[in-house]
Amino acid sequence: MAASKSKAVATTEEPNRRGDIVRAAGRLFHEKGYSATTIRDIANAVGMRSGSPFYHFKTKHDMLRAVVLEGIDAIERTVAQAPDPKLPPRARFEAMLRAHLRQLLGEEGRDFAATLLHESRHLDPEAQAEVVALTDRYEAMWQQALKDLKRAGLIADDSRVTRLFLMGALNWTVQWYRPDGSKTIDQLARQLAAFVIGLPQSK
Amino acid sequence: MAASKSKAVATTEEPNRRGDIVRAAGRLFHEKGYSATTIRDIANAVGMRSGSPFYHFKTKHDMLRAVVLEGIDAIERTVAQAPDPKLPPRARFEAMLRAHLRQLLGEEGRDFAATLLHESRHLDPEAQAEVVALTDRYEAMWQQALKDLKRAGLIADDSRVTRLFLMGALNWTVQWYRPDGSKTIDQLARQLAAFVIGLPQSK
DNA sequence: CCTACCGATCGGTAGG
DNA sequence: CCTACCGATCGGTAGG
Repeated sequence: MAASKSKAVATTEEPNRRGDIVRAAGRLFHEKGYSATTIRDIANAVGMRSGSPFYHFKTKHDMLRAVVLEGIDAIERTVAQAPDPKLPPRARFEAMLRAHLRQLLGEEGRDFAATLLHESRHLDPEAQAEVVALTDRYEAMWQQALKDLKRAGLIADDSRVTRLFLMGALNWTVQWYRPDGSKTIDQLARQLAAFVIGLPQSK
Repeated sequence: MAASKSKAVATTEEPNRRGDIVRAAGRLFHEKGYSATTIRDIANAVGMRSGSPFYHFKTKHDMLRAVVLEGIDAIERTVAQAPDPKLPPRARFEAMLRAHLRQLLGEEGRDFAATLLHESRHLDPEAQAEVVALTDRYEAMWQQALKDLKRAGLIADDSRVTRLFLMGALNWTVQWYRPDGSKTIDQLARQLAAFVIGLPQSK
């Protein structure tokens, strides 16, 4: 076990210019949109000259692809491991809501997630098909969660349309949530669970 | 009452090039986004040369402003007159859902509505403030509708966050609804009412 | 990863 | 509303 280059020791110091570019691109695509973001914006944000990002990515389109795939990957990973199987259905569902909202609204993932939601249409057909396949797999997890809720008698309908209404309520938060607002992300998750399920008999 | 120029007779024949431009711009802004749409795209779509749209609009930005304002105007007008005061709360609510969804997904209004929802950020601060003011007025109608539902004992919570979840479920339909799909717009409205209120005691 | 650059395209305008 | 055009900017590349 040599000490040098050990990943656990100093991964912070290793420069990762490709990662820097993806992060900067994500932020800019989120803020200004893909088409309105220039290579020069991105290069500038990471302290490069305008031609240098092309050393890491063949095209601007490839940068978008990297951002979008990171977005769907991150959210699927997070939500998949969120619900504890030992918990009752309602608590499991709320844990999934919390995980999704944290990824969507938290500092770490929001630029990737927002780019995924709003800029994917600028991908070429091949990359779009890739994204659709991953999204389908992700949303199947939610379909299953609704099925569990219905089996537990907590909701009346677990159809595809219901899932899409739920995804809308979730994903629309990107448009209005402000980190400095009065609600925490966890409060939002609890309110959304109540919106979908209804209060647990009280009131 | 002279017959010539009567509005009721031949409004179809009167050329309205400005309106043509707004409609074409709306369609293109919806399809490709504001930044990716060029003046040449728009001119082409209405059979003009690239310089001619500027005879009707000072800037590309002004075209976006016209499209977005048409979007919010149309939806506010439609939804405001949708609910019959003599109907019970649930039916009134469902009528509003139907009106909103028709505007959002129907052929006539969807390009304006989608541009309103997704391209408003490309407006300058002044125009954005204008849009926010109109949107606030529009959403106040929904806040009132939720208040009525709560008073009737049909929902548990009529807070601002609940309204935003509802707007999310509504507006997200733009992302997935296909006119050639298996659901009609009116069926969607009924399902969304059931999602928000719950079934009326049966099942 | 920088320097220096290219061809294409963009929003917009003058003059009719 | 067209013709003819402008300066600016864009994504991308060759050569180091």
